[in-house]
Amino acid sequence: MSELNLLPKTFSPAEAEQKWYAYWLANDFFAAKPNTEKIPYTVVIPPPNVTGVLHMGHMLNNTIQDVLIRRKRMQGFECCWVPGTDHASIATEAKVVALLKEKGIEKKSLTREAFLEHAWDWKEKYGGIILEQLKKLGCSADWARTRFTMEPKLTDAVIKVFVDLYNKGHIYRGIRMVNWDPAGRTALSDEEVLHKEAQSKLYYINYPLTDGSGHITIATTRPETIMADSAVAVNPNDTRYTHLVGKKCTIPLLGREIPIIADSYVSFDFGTGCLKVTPAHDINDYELGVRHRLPVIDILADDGTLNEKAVLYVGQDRFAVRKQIVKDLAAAGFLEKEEDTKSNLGYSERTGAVIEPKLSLQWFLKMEDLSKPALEAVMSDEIQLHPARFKNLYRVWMENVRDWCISRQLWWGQQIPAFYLPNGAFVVAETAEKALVLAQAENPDYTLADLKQDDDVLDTWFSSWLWPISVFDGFENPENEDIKYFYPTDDLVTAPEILFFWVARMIIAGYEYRGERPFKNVYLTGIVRDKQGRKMSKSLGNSPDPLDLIAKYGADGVRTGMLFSSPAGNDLPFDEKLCEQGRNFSNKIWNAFRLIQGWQVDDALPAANHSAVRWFEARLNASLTEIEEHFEKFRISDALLTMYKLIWDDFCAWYLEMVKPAFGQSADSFTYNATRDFFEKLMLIAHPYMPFITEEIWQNLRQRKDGDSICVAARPVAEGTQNEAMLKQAELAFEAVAQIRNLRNGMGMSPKNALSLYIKTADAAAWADWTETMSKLANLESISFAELPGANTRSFALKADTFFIPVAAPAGADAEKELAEIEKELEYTRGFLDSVNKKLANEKFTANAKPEVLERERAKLADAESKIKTLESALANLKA
RNA sequence: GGGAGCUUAGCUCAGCUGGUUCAGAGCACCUGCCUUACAAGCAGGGGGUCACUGGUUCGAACCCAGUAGCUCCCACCA
Repeated sequence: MSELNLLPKTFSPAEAEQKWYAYWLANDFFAAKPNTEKIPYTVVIPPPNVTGVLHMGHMLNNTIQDVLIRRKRMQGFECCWVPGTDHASIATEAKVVALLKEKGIEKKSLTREAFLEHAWDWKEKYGGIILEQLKKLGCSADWARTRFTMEPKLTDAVIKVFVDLYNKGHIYRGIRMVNWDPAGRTALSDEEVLHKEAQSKLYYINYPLTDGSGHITIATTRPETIMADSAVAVNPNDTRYTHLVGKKCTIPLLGREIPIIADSYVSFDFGTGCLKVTPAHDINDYELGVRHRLPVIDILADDGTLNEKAVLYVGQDRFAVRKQIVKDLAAAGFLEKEEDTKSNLGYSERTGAVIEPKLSLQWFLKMEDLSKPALEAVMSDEIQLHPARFKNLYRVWMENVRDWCISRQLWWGQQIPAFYLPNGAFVVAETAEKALVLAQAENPDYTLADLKQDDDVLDTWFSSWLWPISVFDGFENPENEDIKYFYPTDDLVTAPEILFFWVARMIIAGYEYRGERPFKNVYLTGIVRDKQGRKMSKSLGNSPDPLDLIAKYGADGVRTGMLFSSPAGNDLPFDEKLCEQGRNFSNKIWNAFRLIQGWQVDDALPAANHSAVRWFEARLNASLTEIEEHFEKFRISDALLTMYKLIWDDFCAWYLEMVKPAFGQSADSFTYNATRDFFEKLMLIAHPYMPFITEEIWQNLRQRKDGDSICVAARPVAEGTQNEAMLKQAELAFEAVAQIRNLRNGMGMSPKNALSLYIKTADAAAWADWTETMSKLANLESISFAELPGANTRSFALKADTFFIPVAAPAGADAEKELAEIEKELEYTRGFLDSVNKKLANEKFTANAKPEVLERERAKLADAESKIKTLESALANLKA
């Protein structure tokens, strides 16, 4: 018992975490190298924003990855988990711009080079914090492989791919209506725009007819854009307005004349049925303008203020102008009325600014051909999504995919390798030198000084879509050992929000550049929400700091807490209670360890209770089989819960109670060794979820050599025949124990009071194995296989067997209560018997039901009959 | 406007091809216990018309139809 006292009553994780993580790194357990003796298992991290800090979403996502990786590593795979970060151009640039502004520096005042210098400084200072945080969580990534999407090699890959796609004719440059973010001052792809319904006002504005015959009333939510109007349009079949088509009207306040045209796009029933056409600031109007050859008047500057083309309100912000122009229109008598309406507004995913549809010259990637193999791969399950319901979503998106706007008007990112010539033409090449060669084909006199590189950078996702290939240098050196061995990767764990941003595009790139899928499985996590169901976010301030949680509950506690209830694809309603439960679980394991460590072993003692050992062996194998099945189906939470119950209920609550020596006594060596082996196996099974405590215990369970670690120990395999009959009999024995305990409880009798048990059964042999256990757990002084009816006897039934305990019958109110309970049960059981009888008397049932179903029904019948007899005699005893 | 999914205990979810003794788990709840591994614990217990309405079937939480509510995705009616 001496050692027991040395171990604290609770597990303190902080020290173990620090100690073992350092040990793992020192021993290079996470390093992966091509190894033909082993099968590779590869995961690439969804690279977090380089300037980001760990949030709950990362915690969930990376815990899952680590669980997958650690399990495979223990199964003998060559595991490679590639970590890294993403340069996140808009988000990072916005942060740097804001930071500079605080210092009084405007981005505009800086050259590109000077700005980038600031950005890199900042990246060096704050970048990668998040990776350090992942280490605290226990993540077993191969840190030597850490990549950054803007590091030179990955940038080379991006440039190479751009040039290649351009040369293949997939990339083009053109004027298109794009989503303009006036805060970020850049174009965005359709995927970066979030649509939200917003309350707005619909303004009815009168445009005077030039012939003086009155006015035409249009309805708009955007009165500030009237200065950009090119026409007023009505539906050609709208008889209210046919007489006006071909006439002209003037824009209020501005006085410019515009034509009244007819187009079937205009609907009769919205507003007045008259539409103001603003080709520069609305995609529909743009198309309408193209059809009718209307002029495009772009009145918005890049920052969302009105430019000189607006003539009025120049230099003011679009929203300020909206307010003012409504006042001015009203004052001048042009405003007919205004009414409330709802409209869908686009917001920038990154800056939150209201998106402005804006015509601009951008670079696009044609998606139609490229996306086909990627669609096919998922539809045919060559790449599996988990849960599979996301397949539908994926299909719809891929079938309707539009060209990808890949240019961004930013500096932080990969600059587009297009070089403009003095004559306005351009060439695309990886470097200025190569571009010059191309340019000189046109005019041999060109020099480098004549080339001007495109100012724009590429969309961040244009680098991250190459991630599974670029992290293994698959572009620069497509035949290198790493990529040949580790690619395609196996599992990708990510959030459904970026299924299109990222996952679909990686699949596209995978087929285009490797002719192969980039990964086999995509596990989609849910969103971590707070108790009220709100998404956890920094702005709401409802997200706990993950590092605080780790400090409070231990990394193991937080990891298990996050996974207790997060099936794939489901949101996780986070509650700190979950982490508490995780910590309690660690503590439970710790105390089982304390118990076993404290045993004195006496080799001279005969082996006690073989049946307990045999039972737990069967139980462990059954659970392990179940756990591995869950893993195969990516049911990470279910696997955890099965393990939790195996350890807590089966091992601690039942098994250890069965085998633990009485106070002051020693354990026999058979039991001790079996128990220690079981415990070791349990630690191996639990390790992927709880790396730290399992290592701590594993190291102390027996002598280990320096350099040994549970990380690289073999994961147990379910073995031996699963003895169903024994497991069933054990369940019955446990149930009998519970019944006896309940009986004691009900009588207010102390557990220390030993009782006698009589069992009436047709199969005493089946119970013989369990008498020792039952005696110990239910404190029985004797067990007899006999019937003991009569007064002062209590009884209960399990299946076809009846159990009797000679104790005084309850009196008074207790007797009444028990009587009522028995009668209720009797009534129910009789009804149940009736229904089974009816079922069995039904010819259609006996003819159609499968034999095993029939057999089960017959067994129910026999059991119910026996139970009724027991209840009847119990009732008779009580009444006697 | 189009599409997908969901609705099972107070909460979060399981429930595989319809058929084990009234439908399961974890948490929460109630009762009794500081019993030398663990009160971050132990023992026991209560709790559900499987959203609603019909249908198919010997048999439905599960299959079909409809209804209601919720969620998400996509979509350029100003």
